[in-house]
Amino acid sequence: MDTNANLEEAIEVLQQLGLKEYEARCFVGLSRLHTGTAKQLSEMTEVPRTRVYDAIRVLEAQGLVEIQHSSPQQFRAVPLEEATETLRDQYEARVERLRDALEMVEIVDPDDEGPVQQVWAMSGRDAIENRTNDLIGEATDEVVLVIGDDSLLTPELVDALNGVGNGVDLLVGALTDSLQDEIETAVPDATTFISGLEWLHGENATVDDTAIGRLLLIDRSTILVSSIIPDTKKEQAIFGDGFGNGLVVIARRLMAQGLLLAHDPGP
Amino acid sequence: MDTNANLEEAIEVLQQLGLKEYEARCFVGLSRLHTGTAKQLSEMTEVPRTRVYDAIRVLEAQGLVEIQHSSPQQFRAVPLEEATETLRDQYEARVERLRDALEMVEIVDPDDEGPVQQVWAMSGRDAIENRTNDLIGEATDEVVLVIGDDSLLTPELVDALNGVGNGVDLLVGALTDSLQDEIETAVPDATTFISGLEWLHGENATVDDTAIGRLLLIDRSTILVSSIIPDTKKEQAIFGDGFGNGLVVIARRLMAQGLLLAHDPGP
DNA sequence: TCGAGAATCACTCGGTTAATCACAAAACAG
DNA sequence: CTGTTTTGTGATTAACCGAGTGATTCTCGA
Repeated sequence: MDTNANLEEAIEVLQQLGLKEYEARCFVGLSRLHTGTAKQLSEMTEVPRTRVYDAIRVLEAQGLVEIQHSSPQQFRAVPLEEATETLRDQYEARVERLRDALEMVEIVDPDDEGPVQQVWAMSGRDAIENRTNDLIGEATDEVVLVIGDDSLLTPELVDALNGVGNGVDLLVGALTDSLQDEIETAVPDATTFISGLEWLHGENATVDDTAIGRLLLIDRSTILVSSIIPDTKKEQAIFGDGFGNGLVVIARRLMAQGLLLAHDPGP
Repeated sequence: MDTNANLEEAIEVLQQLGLKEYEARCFVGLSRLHTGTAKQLSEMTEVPRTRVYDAIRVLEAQGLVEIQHSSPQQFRAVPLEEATETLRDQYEARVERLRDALEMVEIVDPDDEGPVQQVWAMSGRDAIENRTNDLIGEATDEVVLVIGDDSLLTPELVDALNGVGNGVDLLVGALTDSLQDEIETAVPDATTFISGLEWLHGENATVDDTAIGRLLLIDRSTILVSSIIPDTKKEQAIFGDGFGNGLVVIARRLMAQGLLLAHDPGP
C-alpha cells in the first residue's frame, strides 16, 4: 500500500499550514498511533526524541493534541474532524482580523489616475476565478465568456452567471459539445456556442506551450484572458480595463470578425 | 488617528498567513496606495526598493496583486474582498488535502488500551469549543454544562445543545441572571440554573490567577473542565474519560452535594 | 538507594530571510 | 545625440531561525 505518500503529503500540507517539520511529523505520527509516548513517536516519525516534547507543546497550544501528564507522558491527537475544524477556525479568525485591519486603513490618497491604457497581469487559479466572478457580477449590458477547460466551470461561476441582472446578455462559449451541454443546463439564460477559436486547444498550441483558459469580455469595455501552462497547470491572466484599452479593442475586433459570434447591439 | 496599529496588525496577520515580512509590508502598502511603483512602495513601507520586485512577484503568484508591465512597473493590490476570498480558498484547499491524506492513513495499530484513569490536557479556545460540542453531540443520557463566561455561549454551542437526542437531559448553569436568560431563550429544552459554584468567578480567584471557563459532564462518565488565564485570555482544559476516572468521580461527588444541582436519576 | 529511562536544557550547524551593494538597461532632459 | 537619472536584476553579506545533538536534571521502579 502507498500509505507512505499520504504521510508525506499530510506532513507537507501541515507545514504549509504553518507548522514546523517536527510538529507536522509528530502530528501525523499521533494521528496513526492514536496515543503514544515520546519514544514511540520518535521511532515512528524520525523526530529526535528530545525534540518531540517541544513539538508536542506547540501542537497542544494550537489545540491539535492532548497531553496526559503522567510519566512517561502520553500524547494523542485530537480526532481528525476536530483538528480540521480547529484549523479552519484559526484561519477564519485570521482572515477576519486581516479584513478588519485593512478596512480601517484602506482610506488613502487618491493620487492621479494614470493613463487609461492599462493592462494588468495576475496569476493563480483562485484569484483569477474570483476576479472573473466579480466582473461578471458587475456587468450591466453584456457578458461574453469562453471557457477553455472543463474544470473552470465551477459552481461559483455558475452562480455568478445566473446572478446577473435582467438586461444583461449572456454569451457563453465552450470548446466541446459536452461542455456546451453542461453550460446550457446549468445556465438556462445563456446563449451558448462552440468557440470558433480553435487556437484555444492545447493540441494546437503554437511555439509557446500555453492554452487559453478563459476569455471574458464585460460590457465590451473590460477584458480578461487567461492561459494555462500545461506543465505546471498554473493559470495566469491579463486583465484590461477601459473602453479605449488596446486589449479591449482587439477583443472587439475579434468579435466583429465573427470569431466570438456576438450579435450586433440593436438600434 | 491610530491607523498605524492597524497597519502593523495587518502585516502581522499576513505573516501568520504565511507571507514573509517584505511581502506583507508590500501588500498593505499597496492596499492603501491602490496603485504604485516600486519607489513609492519602498518609501512607504520601508522595504528596500530593490527587494520590492521579488516580494511583488511572490504576491502576484499568490493572486494577491496585479502587475502592469510598463516602465516603471505599476503594482496594485487586488480588492480586499477578492484577496480574502482567495486566501480563504487557498486554506480550504489545504485543509481538504490534509483531511484526505490523513483519512487514507488513520488505519493504525490498535495497541493496548492503557489504564482507564486518563486525564488529558488541551488548550486553545477553538479546540476546546470543538471538543465541547462534539461531546455534547455524543451524549445519550445527560448533559451538565456550566458556563463561566458569556463569550463562551456561541451559536455553535447552542446548535449542539439543541441537537441532542430526545432522551437526553439538558442541565445548563450560568453565573449571572442575564446569561441564564440568554440560555433559556436559546435552548428552550434545557433546565437552567444559577451555578452554586461561586469559585467560578474570577473575582473570587484564589492564589492561582485562573477562572473556570466551562464545566461539562456527559452521561456522568466524561468530564471537561476549562480555565481561562485572565492575563492572556488563553483557555486550557483538562478532559477525563471513563466512569471510574478520578476527575469524574470528583464531579459526581460535587453533584451529590448539590453543587451542580442535578436531579437524581429516577427509579 | 541506585540505576535506567524520561524530560528538560543548552549548544552547534545549516539554510533561509532580511538588508546592502554593484551593475545593466531604460527613460528623460537638454 | 549624449549625459544623467531612474528603474530593474543579480550578487553578496549579515542576522536569524529551525533542525539536529549532547549534557543535565528529574522520575520511577527495583
